[in-house]
Amino acid sequence: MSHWLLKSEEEVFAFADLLNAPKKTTHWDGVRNYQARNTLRDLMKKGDQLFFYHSRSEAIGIAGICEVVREGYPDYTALDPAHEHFDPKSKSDAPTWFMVDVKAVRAFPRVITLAELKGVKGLEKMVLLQKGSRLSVQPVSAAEWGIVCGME
DNA sequence: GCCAACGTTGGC
DNA sequence: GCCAACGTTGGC
Repeated sequence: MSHWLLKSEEEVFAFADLLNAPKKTTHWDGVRNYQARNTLRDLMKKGDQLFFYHSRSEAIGIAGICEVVREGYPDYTALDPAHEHFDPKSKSDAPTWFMVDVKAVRAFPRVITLAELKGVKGLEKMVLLQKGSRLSVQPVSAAEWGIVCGME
């Protein structure tokens, strides 16, 4: 099983919104970055677990854990001209953008903040903590996963 | 194919 | 709200 981290602006879609969604599940649509796309399309497998990270929020950090319940399939919001995430270069017979479905597993009792994560031994190479890292869908190693879960 | 200009991300 | 870092676009 692989581990990942998803970023979401808390004001746009928070972990609480996922917990409140039907079946605690949502389509992870709107990713428009090729590296992140490749992860969604090719690498994420059913049952993989993900950290849910709040960016641009009052409490920046990891709010909870979710899991992949449906593997990569075309992001229909890119194919819909009426949708704000519409992308004319994506075609239904050759989609550019992909998404997965994720389901909330549990919230951490408190957000594990970015500030706390910085400087923790063993997390030096975590993609999230690299300078200038903006990837919204990124890998987390098994060791990093264990360390972060141990911080709750 | 280069690279300047532009739009976006995200911590502060 | 600011702005540095990044990815993408498009003229040449």
